[in-house]
Amino acid sequence: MARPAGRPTSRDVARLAGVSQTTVSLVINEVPTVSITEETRSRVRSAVVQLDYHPHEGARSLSRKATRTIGVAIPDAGNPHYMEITEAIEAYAEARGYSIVLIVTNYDLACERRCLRWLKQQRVDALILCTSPSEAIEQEIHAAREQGYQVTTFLENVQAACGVCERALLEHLVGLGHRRIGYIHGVADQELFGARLRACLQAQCDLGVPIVEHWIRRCGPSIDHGFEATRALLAACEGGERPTALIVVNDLLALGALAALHDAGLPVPGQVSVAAFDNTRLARYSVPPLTSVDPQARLLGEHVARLAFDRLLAPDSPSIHAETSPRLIVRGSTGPAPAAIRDL
Amino acid sequence: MARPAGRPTSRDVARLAGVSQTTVSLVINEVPTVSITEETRSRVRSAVVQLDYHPHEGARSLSRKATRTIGVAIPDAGNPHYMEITEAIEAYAEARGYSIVLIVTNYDLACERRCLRWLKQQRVDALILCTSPSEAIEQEIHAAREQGYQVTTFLENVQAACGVCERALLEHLVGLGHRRIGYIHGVADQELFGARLRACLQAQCDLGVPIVEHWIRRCGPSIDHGFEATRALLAACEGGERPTALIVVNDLLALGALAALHDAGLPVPGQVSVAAFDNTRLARYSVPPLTSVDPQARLLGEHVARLAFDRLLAPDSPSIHAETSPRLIVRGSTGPAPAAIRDL
DNA sequence: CTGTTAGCTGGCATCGTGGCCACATACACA
DNA sequence: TGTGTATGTGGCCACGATGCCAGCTAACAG
Repeated sequence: MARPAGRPTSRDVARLAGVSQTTVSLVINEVPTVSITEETRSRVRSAVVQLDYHPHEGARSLSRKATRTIGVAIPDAGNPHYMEITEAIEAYAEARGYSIVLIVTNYDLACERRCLRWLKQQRVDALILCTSPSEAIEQEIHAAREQGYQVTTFLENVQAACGVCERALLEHLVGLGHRRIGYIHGVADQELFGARLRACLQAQCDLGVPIVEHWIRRCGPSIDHGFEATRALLAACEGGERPTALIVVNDLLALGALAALHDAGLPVPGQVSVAAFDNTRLARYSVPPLTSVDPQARLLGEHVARLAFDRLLAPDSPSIHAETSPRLIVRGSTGPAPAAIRDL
Repeated sequence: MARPAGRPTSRDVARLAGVSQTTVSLVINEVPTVSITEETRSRVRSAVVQLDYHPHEGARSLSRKATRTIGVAIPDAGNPHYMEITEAIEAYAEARGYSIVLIVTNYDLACERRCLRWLKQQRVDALILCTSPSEAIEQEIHAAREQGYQVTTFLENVQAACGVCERALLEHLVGLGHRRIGYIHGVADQELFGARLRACLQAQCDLGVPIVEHWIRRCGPSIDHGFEATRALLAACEGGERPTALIVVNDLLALGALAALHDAGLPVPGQVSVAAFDNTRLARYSVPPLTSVDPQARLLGEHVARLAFDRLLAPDSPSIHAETSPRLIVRGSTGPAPAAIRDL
């Protein structure tokens, strides 16, 4: 109104309040070591309100050499699992006066590079990668770390817990009499997903259940891929033996699998059981509801946030691996194997 | 390595390349009016690579008075609909050299305020609100606009198209013989959702179908809410008449509704038909697949992005209302009303 | 050989804040 | 009254990049 384009600056505030810029800065940042009269404080504050002043973050980050912002990269915003993690991280960050910036990578190398660029451009002070980086970029991440940039990957936090839940899931299925187990697993170069598959196969081996190569399908990250992969798997079994249970690497893909089974006229769990990972909110509401391994997304998010902040605030902190204890949530999508199979 | 904590600056690049800072800046920004020897250019570029130099964005935005970044606020990242819109906006922005920052508001007033703060702190040049702002904040948005801040709301783009698709949906249901229609609609102070409901009721009125108050349930944004609201609606009908069709304000809530109907032992669409809005990818894969109005999310996203950029680049541009033409996608969740009802 | 112009490059001020240092004021005490 | 201490406050420069303006070099024509 008074100044059409010009935003108010701290100088304007100082002028209006009748104090110096420095004082304005001290009041705004609530610097604890300096004492300012309550009267002055309130004069400054009312000037701030009156002008609707907000400090220019660019200038701020220039001068204090930190943005108080951290970047969170997730691979797929359509997958609620990552959003739950993100929410946990955001809560943690906000409690410490930090903002977060969400970056969606879509499992795309260019996007992952973009994240690193944000870090190097100092738009964010640290980066949390809620995905296991593709092999192609791992080296760049390593190099960035060498240069003193703060990168925390999710994998370091998750991998420790891997193996436990896969085993529980397999025991559950085998306990129900299943001997023919198929897999739908997501984007192949994602280390995390690969780890899940390997852990499952290991457990299957340990339990003495044979592994059948052509019951293992790899697919993309979206629900469409889950649907197509399942349909392809079923088609490939035409005339031969069909798995009686399907382990799907995440809930979203599992929804696609359920739809494909429904289309094929195969009742779940009557003919085929389906089990998944992530236990997102969607799992509870599918038809039938999904049996899913709950990795405790919120807890994981909190842990990785803690890890990142510890490093940020105390560069050489010991990097604690707080363990989460994933649980298997059994719902309606898994049931006894068909009688003919059970008696094998 | 050479300097543990200090990031390279344009000065370092200049020194290494044997040119001045100015030259470095000119090369990096590819200023068209000035001509620089190709030889110098490549010297600078190789110095950039060698030092892994990235301009400090804070400093940049300070001096050029713009961040080349726009904020995109969505209410709910768990809802794929908004992610589709976001992707479209991002694509549009990226093509113009802009980055986007995603902010998730969760329908929360504090978060919406936070978005405005990002704008005023000049962390973003413009804001696109992919949600109709709650009434409480509308005034603040208006004030911000007066002060010259760039805020584009989604609503301005959507509302024009409202009414058409609701009518088509109702005609579809009425054509199938439905006379008892219930509603599950989302967060109440969201203007968009209210508009959808009103448009539906208007159409219902026009078609001479009676409106029954207690078949209209309001609920929160998540799938849990959709489930609970549906269950509550069914419970309230115990002993009396039950709607034969349910119109749900978005796909996510509709999934919850399907689950509730399944739990209650009511076949869809045998006893109750379900129709929704948004036509996200999830709609195709529910059991049964959802009939849903396709608002053409990607197109909408592109339009709203265009609108925002036009304003940003040419402040007083005419603000074109490009119309989208939503279509009704009929799938398995809607079918003929039960015979007893049809003959009413 | 000299004048002129076009093509490149360097110096310097600037953007808005933060933080160091010095200074002003007030009050207590000898 | 002079000195010391506690407590607020202001001046000034740096942070890293941009962009204006002046100046320098080379090339070319007369």
